[in-house]
Amino acid sequence: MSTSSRFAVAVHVLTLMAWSDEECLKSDQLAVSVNTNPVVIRRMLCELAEDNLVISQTGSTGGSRLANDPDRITLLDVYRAVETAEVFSLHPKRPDRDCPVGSSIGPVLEEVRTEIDLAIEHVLAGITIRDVVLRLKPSGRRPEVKKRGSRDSANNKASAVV
Amino acid sequence: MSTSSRFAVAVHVLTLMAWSDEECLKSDQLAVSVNTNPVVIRRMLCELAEDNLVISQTGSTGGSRLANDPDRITLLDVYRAVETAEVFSLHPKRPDRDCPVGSSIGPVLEEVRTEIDLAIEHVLAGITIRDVVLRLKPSGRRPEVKKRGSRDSANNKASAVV
DNA sequence: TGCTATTGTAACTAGAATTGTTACAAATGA
DNA sequence: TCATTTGTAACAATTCTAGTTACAATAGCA
Repeated sequence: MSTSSRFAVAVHVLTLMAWSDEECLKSDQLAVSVNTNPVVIRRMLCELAEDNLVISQTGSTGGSRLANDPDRITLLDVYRAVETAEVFSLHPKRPDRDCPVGSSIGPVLEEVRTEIDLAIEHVLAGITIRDVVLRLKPSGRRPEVKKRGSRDSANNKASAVV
Repeated sequence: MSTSSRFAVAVHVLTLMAWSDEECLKSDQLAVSVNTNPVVIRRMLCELAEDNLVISQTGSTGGSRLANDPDRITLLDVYRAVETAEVFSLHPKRPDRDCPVGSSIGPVLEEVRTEIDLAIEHVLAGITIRDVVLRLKPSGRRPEVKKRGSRDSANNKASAVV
């Protein structure tokens, strides 16, 4: 994958959608939970939409929702939708072609990378968004999705009561 | 791992040592094969030395060599010696603690990360530096380790003839 | 028909990480 | 003593990530 948090944020967002009772969640609501900027969320939602994991709608009553049942979305789907970097990189500059090791280490490293990729994919394919929801620790608090700026007891017609 | 090429370079360097007949290889020779700067190599060799994978010596006849047989050094050893980044990162800013999902998604993601780590480690533990050497395509050329600036037919008393 | 809220997206900034480079003290053997 | 090499600090160049602002397009609603 990479050192970025794109995968983690995507899982977070999809888990929120699976967990919430609301039909659509606004990028603003998702951003509050993730603790980031709504544009960062919207950028990610566009990538998830391209892979048909979420459906977004513009307009005053718009927002985003899962495109499938949570138990039909695996973390491998998420991984493929948002992760661009390889598990590890080869050296940016080509090794010395006149060195027997330098000239043929590349394909060997790529074989290793493929083996790692397969192992990762096997793990991720076995975990669904539904699984993630079930693994969440039950909270003693009344579940809700806050709107930016709203507090617990404030008027909160956007809260998602499960 | 990360998006860096540290792991790939480390494997390259250790493979060169295992493959070469020379007692010690200079950072300069290694740098030529990797196609990078000798200081980059030396920095990496220091990390490998800390984990007892290589032994380096200063001085005019110095250089670095493997600390063990190539079949006793696994890619997992290399991975642990040079790789610092996690497989994937959580979001840099803590999620909203007042959101049931935000407050408990972290440990779930860490569980996933642990599962991935175990899968990667299983793959890497099964591959030794010796295996990497054996996977190299046999070169029709006479094996050598070039010195910086030297060409094939030039005087090359530093070449490693296997 | 306008009004309002929301998405999609471009453009830019700030900060961090990676790699490359120069420089030099310390070590080692000849 | 001298040449060579490592170890290491300091810094530059480049790239990547995340954050931010801005705004056109969209869609529901009074």
